[in-house]
Amino acid sequence: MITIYDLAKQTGFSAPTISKALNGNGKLSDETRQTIVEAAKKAGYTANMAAKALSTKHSRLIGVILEDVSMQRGFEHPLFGGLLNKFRKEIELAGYDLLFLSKHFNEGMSYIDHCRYRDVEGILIVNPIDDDEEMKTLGTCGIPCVSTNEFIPGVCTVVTDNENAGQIAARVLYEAGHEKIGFLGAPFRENSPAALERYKGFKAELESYGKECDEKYLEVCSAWWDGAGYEGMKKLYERCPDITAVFVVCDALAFGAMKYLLEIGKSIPNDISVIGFDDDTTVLKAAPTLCTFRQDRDKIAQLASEVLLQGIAGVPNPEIVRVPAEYIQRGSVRSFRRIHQMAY
Amino acid sequence: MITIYDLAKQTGFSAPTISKALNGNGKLSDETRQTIVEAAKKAGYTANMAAKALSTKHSRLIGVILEDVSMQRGFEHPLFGGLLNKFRKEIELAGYDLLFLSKHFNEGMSYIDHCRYRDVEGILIVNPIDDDEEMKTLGTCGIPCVSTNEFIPGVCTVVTDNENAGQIAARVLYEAGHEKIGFLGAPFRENSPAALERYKGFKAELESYGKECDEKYLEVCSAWWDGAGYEGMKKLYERCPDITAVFVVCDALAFGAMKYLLEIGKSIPNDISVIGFDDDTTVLKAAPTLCTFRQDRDKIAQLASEVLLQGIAGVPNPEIVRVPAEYIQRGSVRSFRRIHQMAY
DNA sequence: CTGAAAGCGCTTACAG
DNA sequence: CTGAAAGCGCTTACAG
Repeated sequence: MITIYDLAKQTGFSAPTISKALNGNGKLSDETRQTIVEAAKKAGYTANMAAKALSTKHSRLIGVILEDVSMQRGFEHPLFGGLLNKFRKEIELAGYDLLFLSKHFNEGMSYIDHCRYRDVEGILIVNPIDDDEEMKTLGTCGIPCVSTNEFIPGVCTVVTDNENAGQIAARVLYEAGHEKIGFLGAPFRENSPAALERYKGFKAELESYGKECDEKYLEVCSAWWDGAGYEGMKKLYERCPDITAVFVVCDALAFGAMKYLLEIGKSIPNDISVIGFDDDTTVLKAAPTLCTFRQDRDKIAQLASEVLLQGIAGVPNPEIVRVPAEYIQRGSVRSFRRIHQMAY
Repeated sequence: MITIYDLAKQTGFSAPTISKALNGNGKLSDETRQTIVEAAKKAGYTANMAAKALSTKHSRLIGVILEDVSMQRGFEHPLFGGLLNKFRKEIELAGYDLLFLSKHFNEGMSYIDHCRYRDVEGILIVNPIDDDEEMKTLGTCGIPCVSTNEFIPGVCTVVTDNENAGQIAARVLYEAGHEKIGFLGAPFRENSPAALERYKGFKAELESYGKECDEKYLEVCSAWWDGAGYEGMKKLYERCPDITAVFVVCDALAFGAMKYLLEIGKSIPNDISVIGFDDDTTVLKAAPTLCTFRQDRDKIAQLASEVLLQGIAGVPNPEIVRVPAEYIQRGSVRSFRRIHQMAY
């Protein structure tokens, strides 16, 4: 391993001068800077991050909290996997590396201890465990944070505009002529409100058309996977056999719901129209006609990285950043009107 | 931040003694060790990894190379995502963190420079870019490596026993009474031989039954995704309409292949039997009856972490470790015999 | 514009 | 069994 002192000997300058030249700070003549930079290149010099981190207190490490209890898919989660791919690219450009925070590290540290241990400079909270007490402390732990799903006090959240998506779903179905529309949700939570927000927007939109939104058309499934969608749809349909459409908060649930509907002999969309959410590749091949919403994972990742980098630089963060979801029109919605092709 | 010196003052011992007590090395009386450990706990002390790394030359960081050009799914790759979930858990227990190696880091470092920069202690090569020249140098770069797919000179590979899986596929189809069996492959490569090895085993097994394995029943698709499977199946079937079964090297390809077969009016398995590979969740919902092979991602990850940790500890690694794949019997294979339920 | 000194927080021989 | 000294590779004031 070649160090700054080797370079000092070779060039005749002192170690601090080498440091300044290589980091581009301090005042140096262009000439000495050049000679030093060239010498470093020729010698194949690579700085030692541990030494850098120790003296500057900057590790250039971003901690990531990714637990995914709700879907149990880890890196393979339909939203989070892709989000992480992009986020990683963004921060690497800025010279940061990702570091997964874990509660199981070294036989059980807290996330924050893990951060201190590694001098983590910022935290990306992709998806924490439900009701994790430690989350509440993150906003005041002194390390800049950004969240891409959960609401955490004092932490900026970059997240899909779920209410707007809910509105669009309601509008699509309403304008297609549906009168009785079901809503298949997932557990409503205050901090992780994707399902709740989608319902709020959906309900508000229907009400804006002067329709009362009867609670009996709402069924909250017990989880986010397809088995729960099957059960939820069964309950909803047995209670409200008059529905002609249903908006489901995620594609995995929608897949289960469709499975039930198909099993009882219903045709989609002729008997019942379905709109899902996520544009989940796991479901797409099986249900290629399912209308859905695509969350803009690249955009969320990019904005999250910007917010976090700003936070590290000391710039105050906004409280929340919303990213629109895109409605993907395919074939699972029947229109009772034949007026025109709608564009959303 | 509280340091070892704070602890020294509080307890009356010297810094080196604190260090020994906390790390459990050196000789110390149980009494002083206890007082120190308790004081550390009470003070909420967390060691500083940068300082540790600088003085010990051990960063406790494992570099990961994950590019996934072939499937373009990044973290969402059917094999690699799950493998990484498990690998991460294993090495965290040993006090290591994952660090993704990148060629785009800091405006373009090599993997090895990235490693030196972070003092990475070991490298997990999950899936590199095809024909990456740097791969050839990894085996002799001085950093212990383990690969979970690609063959790299001087590096231990922990990988599915593809030949054996190919044999099983051939046996299943042969014993079911199939005579003309197609093989749908993906690009055959020397270093990343999953497709090639599956073919070798498949061919050897058929030959062991005294059947000649005509090359015309082999079709190599252009890539690993479903569009390529569609095209490949089309070519294969138009050339060999006499086949009654086909073994496909991955589920995504199998999905494309089945799409073609269905389109031309064939029934699966009545007209043509299909076996895939990967037990890919992305395909499973769409093709729930597809017989396939499940690679043991947890086992591969666990063995890879063991090999790597051993390598870091200076224990020489084996050249290759094979992990059996499990044949998943479902409904896409027709049997012309009605003898008995086979168990594999 | 350049360098000598001190420090970041920890560990490793080496004395005692 | 415990501690004084030196060092890991880098950077930050501070002189000159």
